[in-house]
Amino acid sequence: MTDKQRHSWVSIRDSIREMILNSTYGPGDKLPRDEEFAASFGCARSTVHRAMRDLAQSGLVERRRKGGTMVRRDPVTRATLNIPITRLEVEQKGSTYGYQLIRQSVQPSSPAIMANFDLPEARPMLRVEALHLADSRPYIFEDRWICLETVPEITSVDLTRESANEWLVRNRPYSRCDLRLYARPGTPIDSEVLQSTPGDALFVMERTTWIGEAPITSLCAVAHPGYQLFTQG
Amino acid sequence: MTDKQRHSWVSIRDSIREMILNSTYGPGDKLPRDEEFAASFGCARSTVHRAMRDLAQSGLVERRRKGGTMVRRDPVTRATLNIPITRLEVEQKGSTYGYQLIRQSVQPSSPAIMANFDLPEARPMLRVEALHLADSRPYIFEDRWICLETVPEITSVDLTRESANEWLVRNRPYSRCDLRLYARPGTPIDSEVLQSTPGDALFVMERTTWIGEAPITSLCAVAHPGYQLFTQG
DNA sequence: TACATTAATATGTAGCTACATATTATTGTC
DNA sequence: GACAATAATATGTAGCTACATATTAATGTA
Repeated sequence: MTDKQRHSWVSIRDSIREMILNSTYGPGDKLPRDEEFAASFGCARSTVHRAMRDLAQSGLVERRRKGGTMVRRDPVTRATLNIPITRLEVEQKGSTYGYQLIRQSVQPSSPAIMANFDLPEARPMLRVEALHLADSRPYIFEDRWICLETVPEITSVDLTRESANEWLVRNRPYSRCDLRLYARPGTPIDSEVLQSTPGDALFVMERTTWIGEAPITSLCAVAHPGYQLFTQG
Repeated sequence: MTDKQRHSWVSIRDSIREMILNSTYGPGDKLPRDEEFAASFGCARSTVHRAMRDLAQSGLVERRRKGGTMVRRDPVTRATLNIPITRLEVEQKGSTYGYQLIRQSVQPSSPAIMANFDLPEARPMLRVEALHLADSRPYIFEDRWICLETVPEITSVDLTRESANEWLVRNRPYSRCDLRLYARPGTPIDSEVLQSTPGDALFVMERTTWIGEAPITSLCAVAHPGYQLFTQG
């Protein structure tokens, strides 16, 4: 360690977090300017900035140019959810992956999909219903709508051979993602598609993604009974 | 825009992502060194570094000192899940929040909890069973274990008045979080606690957190029928 | 040839100057 | 007092030098 002790952005982040957690700064409070923190920690403004960016990303504070930094009023537990490509998930379980395109058609977005995307008017979309299988048994059924204005090239993809899920993860990055997760009893249609019993507890994941302001896809994925979504981070 | 056109780390990130998505670089491929990218983009290495950090964070590439940058073999859809403090979630729905401590006791971690934390031996933990209510109706039942070696101060908290959930979000940051989400039919015990019908489809969220290597808490939260976890980002 | 030691390397970071920009505060005008 | 215009401000970023460090490659030794 040199005479000039160099500050760690990590230790500065942790010090600021500690001041928030011990209520030196409470919810809604303005924090000192980066410059002021730099002076009091004896480091560079960019080091404070690096620490603050991390705190903002983890949901503890919010930042605004000129407006300054504020402790968030609504602290949350933030976790990163990694949603795997279904084929890789199945293969990682040691099972054999199968895929069936049930039907696809171009149609205007339904009211539910318009609501998910917050669209004032219907847009032309490709609706894809497909079944993912593990060892020839139904694994996940997905009902997906893809916006043709944002992803016109999806019409050239052979979705009998490759799932839209996989194509989109590989080809269409998103910048925003809404998630709705819940349990519901299986309907007769669910039971037919998933070969389960009506009334079974089914895990449902609805996901809507955008790139910038442009809607990409909105899907409802219904998993077979017993499915668990597991993520580490 | 000045004569010296300044590069945006965002546009560099997007260019690199495009090269990955169009298979210029495939899964497992090594990317050029930051220095090389800087030369070819005509910008600074730190600008490339900033772009790469974002790509790493979003799960597209992985970085190693000396080892370089590699396209990940297992691309994922990554979403940030914001798990709210239950009281705020209830209040945001316009309902009145209620909280009941059912029981708490100090006991050695159970085998299931040891497995969640990957512990070779039992640790002394505080087990807390509690019920969150909305408008006097059961909302979420949580069975939580808190590691007393990591969070000894939890024994001084009056958990009849404040949920462990809320205390921990406010006082005990975590650096790692494992999640397991699933649906299952309600057991007779679930039904009694949640005042639901046995067999109802229940959404279950298991969450285990660490600070560094130290285990913090592991809980199983069982939501009332119809509950939906919604997150935007 | 196997293993230990040392050197090299590519990313990670601290700090600095200078500029960019979204926001907020102040001033001017009616 | 309300609104528009302008100025000020606090964060965000580009690029640079220098140093730190985890890893990989090369060299030395038995």
